[in-house]
Amino acid sequence: MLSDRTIIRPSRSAELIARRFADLAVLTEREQELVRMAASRPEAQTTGAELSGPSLLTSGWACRRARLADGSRQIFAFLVPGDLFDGRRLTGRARNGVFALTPVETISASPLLEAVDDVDLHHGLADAIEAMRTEQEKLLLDHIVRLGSLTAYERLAHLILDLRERLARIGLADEHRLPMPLTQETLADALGLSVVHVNRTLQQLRRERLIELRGGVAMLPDPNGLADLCGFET
Amino acid sequence: MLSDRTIIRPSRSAELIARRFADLAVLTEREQELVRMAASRPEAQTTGAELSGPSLLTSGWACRRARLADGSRQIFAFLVPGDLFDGRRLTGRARNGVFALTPVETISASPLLEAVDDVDLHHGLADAIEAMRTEQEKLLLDHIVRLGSLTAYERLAHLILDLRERLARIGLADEHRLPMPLTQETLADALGLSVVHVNRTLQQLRRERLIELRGGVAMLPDPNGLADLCGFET
DNA sequence: CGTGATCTTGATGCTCATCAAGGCTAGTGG
DNA sequence: CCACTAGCCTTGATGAGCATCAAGATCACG
Repeated sequence: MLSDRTIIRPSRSAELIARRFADLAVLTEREQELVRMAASRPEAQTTGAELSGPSLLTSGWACRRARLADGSRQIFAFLVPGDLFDGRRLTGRARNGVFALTPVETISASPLLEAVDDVDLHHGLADAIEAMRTEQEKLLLDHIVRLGSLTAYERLAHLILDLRERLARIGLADEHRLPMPLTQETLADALGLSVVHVNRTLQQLRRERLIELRGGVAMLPDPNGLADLCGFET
Repeated sequence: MLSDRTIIRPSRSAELIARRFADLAVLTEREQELVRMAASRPEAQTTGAELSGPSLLTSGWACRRARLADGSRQIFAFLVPGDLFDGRRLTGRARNGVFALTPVETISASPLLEAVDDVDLHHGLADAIEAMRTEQEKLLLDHIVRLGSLTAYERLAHLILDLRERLARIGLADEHRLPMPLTQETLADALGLSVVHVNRTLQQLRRERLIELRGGVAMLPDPNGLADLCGFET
């Protein structure tokens, strides 16, 4: 008999992915079946792996990032379970890619993408994938707002609320609590700040009882206060 | 007899748009015909107009931007002739939209977008539109790099080279020369800087003979120097 | 010829980067 | 079991980059 792990893990992925798709569009029975099939056998990768895709992340965190000529790194977006990515088509230059920030599991999205434009029956699937792309563009715009218009203090608050919202939709966060596996260096690379300044800014947020960090989990005692201070809109 | 203006303007738009599509994908005769038809009668709008779309810009400049709660403005991207936009579907919040920075002319993109998914024959058109979307995502990523990883000096150089490249592809710029109708305030809103600092930084670029601005035209005596200073890759 | 938009300049100080060093924790090998 | 190492977090000192405020200059246009 197979171990619990082999049986339960894949089905959890499948459930998460199914919920994600249901959240984005109305799927037919047949489409739901396709999604579950695709999600049944995730592939594991370790922290630091370069992910290729097109795939769906089913567990762990990753990011889209560029490495710049001077050796620095700019993170464009964080990827959490349920997110679609394509490390190859990652637009433009060579030095861009998708990077695993924790151990991750992925499934190939090819079957789903092909189902969309081969047959013309899978409107729900097509809608869901279109909705994912639209949402990822919105996330890029939000990130531009953070970098272009917010202070360090506001950037951190805004990013954390952004992540909380996305994680809550797939059942991995609630109003006051979210996983936070990102190092301060990673936050710095995303937010266009130095590590030192991220550290000090986080301390300020803690002092003001807006966020607590312990063991890879962030607690938000006052999410509305956080949202007000950075102009975050749900 | 109709005036020169009525006859020539539309055909110029059509030609520019046709060139733009040809640059992005290989089109059949029939597809080229569709594009020319769509581009034959542009609609004019004045500076400051809110553009709805889905449309193609055929002349003038526009931008995608958000208005923030505190009254400030963040520009996400500049749109130049040949660019596709959709002011309605502009992802997320209400306060986002497409804004005409100069007098503009647009054509509706609906006929082309519908041709793509109604019939399944127009692979070239579908490819071209997909390529436009991919390119616009690349432009957003480049903008994130500017805001997150570059100094004011580098941001300006990088943005100008970015615009030059895009304008050159549609025949509106060459290596040493591009139209530059943007005010310093507009540049500031795009680059996350104050107007005052944009002004001083432009002066520095002028002092170092990297850029000259006169009458809405930018001259770049040393494009390679500019590219080196900001890590711009063609 | 006046009026509003745009560009320019100077003065001042806050935000944030940088440099340098020390501490904490978890994992590793002797 | 303990020294050792490698990440990661933290702290202090210093200064650069850029914002802000205020005012004047220039330009475009009716």
